[in-house]
Amino acid sequence: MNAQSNPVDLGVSTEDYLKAVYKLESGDQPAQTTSIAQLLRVSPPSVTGMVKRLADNGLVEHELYKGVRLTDEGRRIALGILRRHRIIETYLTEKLKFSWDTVHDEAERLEHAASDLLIKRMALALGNPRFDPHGDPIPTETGEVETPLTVALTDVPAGERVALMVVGNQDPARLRFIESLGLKPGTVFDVVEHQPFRGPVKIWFVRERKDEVVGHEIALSLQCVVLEEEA
Amino acid sequence: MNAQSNPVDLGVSTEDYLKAVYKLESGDQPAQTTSIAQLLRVSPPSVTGMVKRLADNGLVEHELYKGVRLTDEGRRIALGILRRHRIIETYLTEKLKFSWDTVHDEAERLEHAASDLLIKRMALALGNPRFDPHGDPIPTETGEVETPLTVALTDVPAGERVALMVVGNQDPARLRFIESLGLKPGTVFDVVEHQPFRGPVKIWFVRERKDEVVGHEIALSLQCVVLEEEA
DNA sequence: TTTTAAGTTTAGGACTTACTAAATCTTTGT
DNA sequence: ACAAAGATTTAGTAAGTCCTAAACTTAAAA
Repeated sequence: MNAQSNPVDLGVSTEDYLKAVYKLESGDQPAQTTSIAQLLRVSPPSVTGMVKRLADNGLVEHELYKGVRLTDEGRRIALGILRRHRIIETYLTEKLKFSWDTVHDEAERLEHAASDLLIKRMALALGNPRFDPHGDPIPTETGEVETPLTVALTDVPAGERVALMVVGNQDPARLRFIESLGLKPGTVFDVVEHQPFRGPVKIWFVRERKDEVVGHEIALSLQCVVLEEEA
Repeated sequence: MNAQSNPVDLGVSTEDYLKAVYKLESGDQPAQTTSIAQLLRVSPPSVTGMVKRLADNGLVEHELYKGVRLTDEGRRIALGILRRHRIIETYLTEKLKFSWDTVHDEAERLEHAASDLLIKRMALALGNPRFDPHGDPIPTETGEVETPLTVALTDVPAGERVALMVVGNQDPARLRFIESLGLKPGTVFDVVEHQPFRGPVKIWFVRERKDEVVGHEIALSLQCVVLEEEA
């Protein structure tokens, strides 16, 4: 009789808040109410109110005026939802030909309605994938998250050869733009040069043998692995 | 800017009420509040309240103390939801190996979250099926419903050969039982005998060459087509 | 240190959906 | 025709989720 099993137990909003807190609390920094409000497109007072309810239910801890962090229980649930979300995204892309940029919204709604059984079946049909189409890791059923050692493109030194792993952005317009640049998870390219003052990054596509420039803001959201150089 | 397109417009409950009214209003009989209450497992006063809201939105007409019927708009939406539901049921059974008796609950939740695009893709992947796994017709995108000329098993005269078309029951336990009898949409059998006083029906499986008895209540929910006899 | 800006919470409401108890309408048996 | 039984609606509440306006905290600037 544990809470996480079926998504109907907690309302849709509850689940969205937990997901938001999970995304925002990094390391030892708790999630701030304003950030949660922005992420969920809701007013700050609404967040305070909801967080109080979550805290009453033992899903988060709230230190007034400081921030919110997940309890173990809360984290378990958040990871469960993330797993649903990413499996659904993968399924829709692989099996139903959804485009890279439209899956997110669909998954956002389905993740609250799909049963554990459905998720299991989808995962099975996909061969239990470990990464979703954006390159993000899919948490396991037991709540483990693979953390590939990636660096933001902005932090890759010039001269390195990298593979794009994760595109940390859900906005369809941006995703389409990024794709139009020739970038998607798996793409391999060399970092040619960083312009100063938050300027663009020059890159060289190894495969296509052409170059391109990427604005600082976009580059920030592109997580890459630096490839070993050949001896 | 029409209401039916995406399910997010109206709340989940709203959609459930419309579906309930659709199922209950038969021909010229409006749906009664008590029946709606039973179907949705909700108290009669809740129905009155909700129906008032639906009426304000022009989705149903309510004659006090008499009953509820759908407006054209309401019926359009109800048919849309029914379509979603049945396509989802079919998809889950065909593509994800859901058993006949568990699809209903899953579809009940997903029908409110799936976008039109997703439904279209599922339908396409299935080859635009016209009937769901229970044998019920799937409304078209334009809201047409195929009505196969079926008769309840209780009304088939002894001696006729029939094919089971629709199992008009969602209860998993009953569905499993019905299946255990060897009955599912498509099964062909002869009606041997009706016992009087709401007694069981004796049938003969043409294919398996064995007989079976079916209780009156179950038989009531089995819709069949009488097969033409060979000349 | 005092002031101020930014971030956060409290107060007071609104809307949806549900409930119980009580009032009212309809139908039906006598 | 009338009274009881059954169905339905009204009244009064509650929980969840959201809002705006006002009050309060914290941290940074002067």
